[in-house]
Amino acid sequence: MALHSPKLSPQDCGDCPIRHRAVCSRCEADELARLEGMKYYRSFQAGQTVVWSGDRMDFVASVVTGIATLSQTMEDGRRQMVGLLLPSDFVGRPGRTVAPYDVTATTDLVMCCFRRKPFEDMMATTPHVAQRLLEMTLDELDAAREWLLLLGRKTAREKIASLLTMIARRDAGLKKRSAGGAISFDLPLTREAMADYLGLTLETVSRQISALKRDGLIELRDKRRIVVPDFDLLSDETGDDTDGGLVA
Amino acid sequence: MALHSPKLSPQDCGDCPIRHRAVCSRCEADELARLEGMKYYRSFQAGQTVVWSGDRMDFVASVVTGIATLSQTMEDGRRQMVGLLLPSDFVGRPGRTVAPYDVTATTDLVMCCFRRKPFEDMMATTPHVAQRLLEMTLDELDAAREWLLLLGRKTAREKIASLLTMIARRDAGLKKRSAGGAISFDLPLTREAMADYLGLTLETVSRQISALKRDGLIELRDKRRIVVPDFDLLSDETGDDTDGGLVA
DNA sequence: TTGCCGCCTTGATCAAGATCAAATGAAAGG
DNA sequence: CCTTTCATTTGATCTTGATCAAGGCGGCAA
Repeated sequence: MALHSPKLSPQDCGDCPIRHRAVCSRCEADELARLEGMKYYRSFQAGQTVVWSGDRMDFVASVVTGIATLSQTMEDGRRQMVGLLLPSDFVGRPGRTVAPYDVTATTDLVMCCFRRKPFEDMMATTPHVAQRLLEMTLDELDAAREWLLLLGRKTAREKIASLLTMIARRDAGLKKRSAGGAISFDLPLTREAMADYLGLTLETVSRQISALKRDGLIELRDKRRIVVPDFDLLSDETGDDTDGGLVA
Repeated sequence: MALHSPKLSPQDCGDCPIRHRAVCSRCEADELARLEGMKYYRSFQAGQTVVWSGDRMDFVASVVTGIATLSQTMEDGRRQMVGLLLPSDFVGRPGRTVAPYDVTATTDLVMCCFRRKPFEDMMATTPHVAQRLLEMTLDELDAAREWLLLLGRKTAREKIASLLTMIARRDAGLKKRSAGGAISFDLPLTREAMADYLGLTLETVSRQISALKRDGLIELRDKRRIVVPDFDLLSDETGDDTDGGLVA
């Protein structure tokens, strides 16, 4: 795999787009230098598999650009996505050498990989990487628990609305708004990937997106580009507490 | 709440039943002494709520004995359990003061609570608590992801079989076996709590348990006591890889 | 004893979403 | 321009689990 990984010119951590959010975000200059010595970049094309469940994995990594998914597959082919990896997210577990999930690039993807052994040594001897990793893991656990509620109790329509608002929210940070407060973004996932994430079939995903469009809650450009005229109206369809609940 | 918490006589960490598994398991004598200074015990009766979602929480805690659940509730009453806390499991997040979930005692429960501020200070200044907490959080994340597959893709029968094998497995460590390799254990959950865990209704839970009984995969004593004559046969119903998959 | 209450089981019916099956539309290649 | 391919949409029908509705079965207090 990764047959087409071009060797990237080594990038300086100082210029890294995820410098301030990734597992290395708390590192001092000397720690950063140490990380530079154990890192290498790999890139993948959209659709490529990064690692298969059960494979040996001799590295841990951060997503630099692009989007990857973690998923689990049952013998009969049923598949459930268990994580969506965005830039700065971390893959792999210190102390574990076998991948428990399939990792797949859903867009073109660049990862910053650290050789396992030196990384683990660093975790054991300096605190900043481990501290940041704990924080990130706790965030991921919260996200997974939010997803448990979605998978266990939400209707198909609520699931779609929740996914769209989640993607809109993360895009909102640094993205474009059309006139009038409307939000627009590209879906980085196929209907099938959305189905795998939401515990639905792709037909149901398609139907519910059509229904939201019919109801005027979203507009579609080009199948993948979504326009949300009124974000609050879409939020109301998620089933979540909307009452400005300040539950940090 | 906790009106009936008897003040327990302060217990020595050296005698603690979860000494070797909890968040304190890696601590040296001096660290343990420091923890002793910030800890206190609280106990709850079966059914009591430990904290409500949205409540301020000035402590973090370990479950010492008994079982608690983490759950989320939607405005219209739909409820999803997002965690099952067994002895040695940890509740609360360093740096967060507001509980994001309801925590409920499902059996009589004793918790070892640490005052937040001193605990956080200790995390920042000594490595062993943070290291162990990272490990435990990663384990919880794996468990949550396994549950995502269950909620998103498994049938009702597979869900029940998965829950029973999960409980059986954890009990197996230190428990009784009837003659002939049969395993037996008590369900620590009502049908309703099982439903909330599995994303089902209590009627479906009841029907599927009856079906497993009819099919000879389990026997019931007293509604709550389960006997599993052949563990492998029950495992086959979970939908998981059974092929002795050595995926640690 | 009796009646109540929690918890559980069972039955009848309903509906959300899955499944099976085509059709559409856009991009890619010859 | 034509064909192929792949993602998506839409329709018809089926199935699983939800919902609505009784009862059953201890345990416990009066």
